[in-house]
Amino acid sequence: MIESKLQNAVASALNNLYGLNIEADSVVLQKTKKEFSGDYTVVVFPYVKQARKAPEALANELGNAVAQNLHEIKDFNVIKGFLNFTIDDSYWLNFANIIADDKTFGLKDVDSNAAPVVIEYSSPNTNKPLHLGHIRNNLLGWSVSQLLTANGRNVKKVNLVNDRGIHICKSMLAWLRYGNGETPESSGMKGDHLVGKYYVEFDRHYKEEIKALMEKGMEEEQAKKEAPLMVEAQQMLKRWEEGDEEIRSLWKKMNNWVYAGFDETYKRMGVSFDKIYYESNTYLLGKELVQKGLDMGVLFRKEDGSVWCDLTDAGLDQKLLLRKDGTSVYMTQDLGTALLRQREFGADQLIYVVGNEQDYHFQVLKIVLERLGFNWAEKVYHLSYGMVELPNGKMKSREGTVVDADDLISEMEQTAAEMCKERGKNEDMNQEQLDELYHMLALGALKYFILKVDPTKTMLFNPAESIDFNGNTGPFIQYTHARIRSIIRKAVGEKGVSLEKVPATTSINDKEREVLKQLHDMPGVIEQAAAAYSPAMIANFTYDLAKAFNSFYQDTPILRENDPERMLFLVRLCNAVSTGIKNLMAILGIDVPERM
RNA sequence: GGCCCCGUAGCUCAGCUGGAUAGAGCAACUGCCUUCUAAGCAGUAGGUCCUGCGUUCGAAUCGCAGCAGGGUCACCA
Repeated sequence: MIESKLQNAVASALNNLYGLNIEADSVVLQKTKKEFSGDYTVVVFPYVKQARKAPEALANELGNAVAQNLHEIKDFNVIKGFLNFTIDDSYWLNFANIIADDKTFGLKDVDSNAAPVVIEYSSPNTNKPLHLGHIRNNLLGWSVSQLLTANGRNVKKVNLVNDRGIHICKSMLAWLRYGNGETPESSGMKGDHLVGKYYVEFDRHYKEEIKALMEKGMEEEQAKKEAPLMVEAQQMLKRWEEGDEEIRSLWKKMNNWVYAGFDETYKRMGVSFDKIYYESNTYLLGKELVQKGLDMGVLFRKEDGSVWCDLTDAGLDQKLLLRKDGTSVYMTQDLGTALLRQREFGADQLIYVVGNEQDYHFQVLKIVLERLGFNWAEKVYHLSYGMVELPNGKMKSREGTVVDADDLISEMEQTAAEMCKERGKNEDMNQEQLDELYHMLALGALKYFILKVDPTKTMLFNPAESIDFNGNTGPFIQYTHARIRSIIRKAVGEKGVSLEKVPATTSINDKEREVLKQLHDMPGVIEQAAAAYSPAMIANFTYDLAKAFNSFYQDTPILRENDPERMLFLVRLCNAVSTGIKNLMAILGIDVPERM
């Protein structure tokens, strides 16, 4: 590609002219700002001191030398210390020919024998349905998987279902007490929502008990511990770990309700996994590890029987790994699943897509794994993403301020349907096709809205304002794709344009060049986005591509072009853009329509 | 209180390893559909880049201090 050629040429010219020893990679090349003429800019200030030259003179000499060595350079100009190179149109045209019918442009091949990168995401608890926070997690996990795959890495997606623990016992207990045998069938409720209902129910009664105890004069702390419901839930967890059959069978029944519900939601979101782990199968391995740690002397047991890891020497606290009653905690099972996963996959990297509220947890996890003697601990990478906030703050499931995933998707589908009906462009489609389109646009809007924000940052979602379909949005890009496909259908069908035929040279104008330049950047952007684990970079780039195309489309008649060779070039340019958009949107997990 | 993250237009967000006059979208206001899909295009208006000091030829970007917001420090997950 031209960038590295330019860097090399600049570095060697600096050496020839002034004897400077500059690494080609260190030459900073930036895109020329649009108010100046040129394509790539080299800032010469960093070299003036060593070269003992005035910036402008240096830039001119450098420009001359580089232009002589690189035939791709048509021209250059100097403004202050800025050296702007203009690339010859023959380069862009040649590039257009290369990509015109390349279906996988920008994507790298995957070596399926390579050690995989195992990415865990979703990781739901089975006591309540998925909400907006989970949506961000799922969309990020899926998209980063696609992004790494696009970059040639062998990706395995895994889900760790947190199917055991005190939380599910709470739902179980509440269902036993207040459920009257209610089932998804009897109530017509989605399984995960039904179990979630009893989790809320538990909390309500639990709070009443606390209140009652406090009225009798008990301290809040103590009341929380001694409330009968809580005591019973803990007993239930103990019985579960002891394998009590009655408890286990209830647990299985309710979890299966939840799984059926989750599967439906995953399907609607368009995410899937190569392997699903259940903590009920892995926590015992975690307990073994704790025993190993005790034997090794890196963990210690307190008088009450609880097991801890002392991390004060690493500037952290002491961390509990086993309760005094012997039951395991979050960290225990995470140790076990990490080991299991490493054994099964021989992973090159272990990525965990988990919210930044757990930064501390993963810091500890890595250190404990190291101390247990696992040298692969360094392969653990916590892909830490920011919370989704509502206008009045954080979502709290117990306070009922959550945005439910299923509800949100349904609302989006309704909005999409309204938008389509308003425009009345799809009246010849049948209901099945329409529903498919509504779903595609609804998810396009939702996914783009969430993924375009830098994953590390907290983002705001306002339920009162529905997600936009205009401007910097998924549907805008989907629309751009649909318009392009429409042109191509007509070009091939009515005008008999062949996409395979190699076009002769033609001239290109500014708008066309902008589109080509944008496409030219695509492989580099995918690389950068993968390195940063940032679908947001893909989203913003795709938007720029669509915008550049629309600007070109607006004032370039394509199907009415008289010169057949030029029409062929324009159609092939369209084709390349549609492929680019399709591939980029696929990285975001967004489908693009042929019509809308 | 300790540690971590964050503060850019009325609102939601871009701005990569420091580089030219800080960009988009939404909202507001102007134009453009007998021409390939107007979910579009072109334009106007809107900024002490939280504040201060420092590093340098040059700082929204790096460092320090302060202010504001959030997270976390559970025998919850």
